[in-house]
Amino acid sequence: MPRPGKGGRYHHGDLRAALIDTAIELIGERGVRGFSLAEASRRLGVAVSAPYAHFTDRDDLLAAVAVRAYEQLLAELMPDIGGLQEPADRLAAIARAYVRFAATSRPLFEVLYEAGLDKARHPEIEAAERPLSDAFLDCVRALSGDDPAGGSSGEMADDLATAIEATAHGHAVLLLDSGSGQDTDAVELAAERTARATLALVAGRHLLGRPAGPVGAKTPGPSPGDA
Amino acid sequence: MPRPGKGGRYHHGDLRAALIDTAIELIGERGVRGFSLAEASRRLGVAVSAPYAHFTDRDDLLAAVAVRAYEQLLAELMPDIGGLQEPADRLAAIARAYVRFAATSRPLFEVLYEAGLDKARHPEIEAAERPLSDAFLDCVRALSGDDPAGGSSGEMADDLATAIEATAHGHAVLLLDSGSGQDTDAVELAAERTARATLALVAGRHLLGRPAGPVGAKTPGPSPGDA
DNA sequence: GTCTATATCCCGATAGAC
DNA sequence: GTCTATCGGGATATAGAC
Repeated sequence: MPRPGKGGRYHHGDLRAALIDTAIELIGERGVRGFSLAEASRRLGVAVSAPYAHFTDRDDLLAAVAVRAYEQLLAELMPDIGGLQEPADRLAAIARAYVRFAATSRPLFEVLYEAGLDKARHPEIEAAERPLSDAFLDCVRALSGDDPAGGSSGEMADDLATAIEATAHGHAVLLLDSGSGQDTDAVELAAERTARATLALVAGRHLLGRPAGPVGAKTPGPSPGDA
Repeated sequence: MPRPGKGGRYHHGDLRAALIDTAIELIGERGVRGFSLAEASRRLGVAVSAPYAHFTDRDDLLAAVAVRAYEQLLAELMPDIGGLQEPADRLAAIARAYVRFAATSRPLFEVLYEAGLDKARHPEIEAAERPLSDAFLDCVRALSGDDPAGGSSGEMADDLATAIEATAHGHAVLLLDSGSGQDTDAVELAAERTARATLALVAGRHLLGRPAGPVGAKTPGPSPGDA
C-alpha cells in the first residue's frame, strides 16, 4: 500500500492500485467523461507516461475500475441475501442493494454504464459480472418455475428478469439524476421503493408474459384482494 | 429551409435550424459526448465561430435539441393515449411509447439523459417537459385516488409514479445498452414488456406504499389467484 | 450573420534515456 | 518502472474584418 501523500515519487509503491483509486476519486468529482489519464497522473505526482506501464490505454484502466465495481457490488450483496429463503425476498434485497450501491458508490456505478467500454475487448468485466447475474437469475428461475399458471416458463423468466432489472436500474438512475444521491433519506426511500416494486412485479408476474391483445381491452383491474 | 449540399456558404439559410439538425445527426453517429460544435460547423461548411451567432455556447445548442426531444415525444404520445379511457391503459401506452421513442429517436433520448445539461440554466427544457409530466401524473393520480385500500393517497401516487417512471426508463436504457436499439423486433418486445410491467405495477400498487417491516419477514406471496 | 485568424487549453500516446 | 520531451490531434471561445 503506497502512501499517496508521502512527498516522494512513485518509484516504488503500487502505482497500478493507486491509479485505480485515483480514477475512482476523479470520476467522483468530474464524472467518467471528465476523467483523464493525464489528470490522474498529475494528481499522483507521476509523469503522464507512467500509467502506460500498467495499462495499455485509458479504457484498460477504466475496465479495471469496472471489475472492482462488480466485485464490490457482489460483496455488498452477499450479507443481504444470506438470511433470506424466499426467492422473492432475495430479489427484493438484490434490487435494494443495487440502488444503494449506485448512490453510495456512484463513481463505480457510473463506470459500468457511462464509460462506454467495449466488453468484447475487456472480457474481465463480464467475468466479474457473472456471479452476480447468476445469483439474480437463480432467483428468477425459481419463481417462474413454480408458477403453474404461466406459459413456457423460460419465456416468463426472461420477462420477469428484464422487468426487475429495468426497475432497479431505473430507480438508481433517476435517483442519481435527481441530485439526491448524497441524501441518505432519499437514498433509503428509493431503495425501499425499489424493493417494493420488485415484490409487486413478482406478485403480478402472471401479467408479464402474455401474447397480449390490445393490452388493456378491459383493464387488468386492481388485482384480486385489493379492495 | 437551407440546402446543406448546395456548395454555397450559409450566408443566408437558417443556420440555427441546420445546426440543430446536424447536432442530432452527429449525436446519432458518435453519441452526445462525441458531439462538438467544431465538427458540426465543419459538416455544415461554416466557420467554427458561426454557431456563436445563434447559441451562446455548446450547451445552449444541446438544450435546444432537448426541447425538440420533449416536443417530439409528446407528439408521438398523443395519438397513442387519445382513444384510451382507463388510466391504467393510458399509463401503459405512455410507457410503451417512451421505450419506442428511446429506440427510434436515440439521439434525442440521449440528449435528455447524457448531455449533463444544467436545467437551472436552461428553463426551456423543463417547460417543454411539463405537458408530458402533467399527462403522466394525471393518470397516476386518478389511479391512486380511487383506491380505497391505500393510506394517504398522495404518498402512494408518488410511489406509483416513481415505479412506473423507473421501469419505463430502465427498459429503455437496457434496450439501448444491449445494442438492439435498431432491431425492430427487439424494440417492440421491450416496448410490450414495458407496457405489461406497467400494468403489473398498477395492479400491485397496494404493495408499493407500505411502512414496511423487514419487507419480506414472511413473504408477500405469489399474490392471490396465482396458484 | 458569417469569415479569418488566433489564443488557450486539454488529451492520448510514443520514443528514448535512466 | 518511471521520467523527460514531444508529436499530433481536437475543442471552446473571442477579436476584428467584411
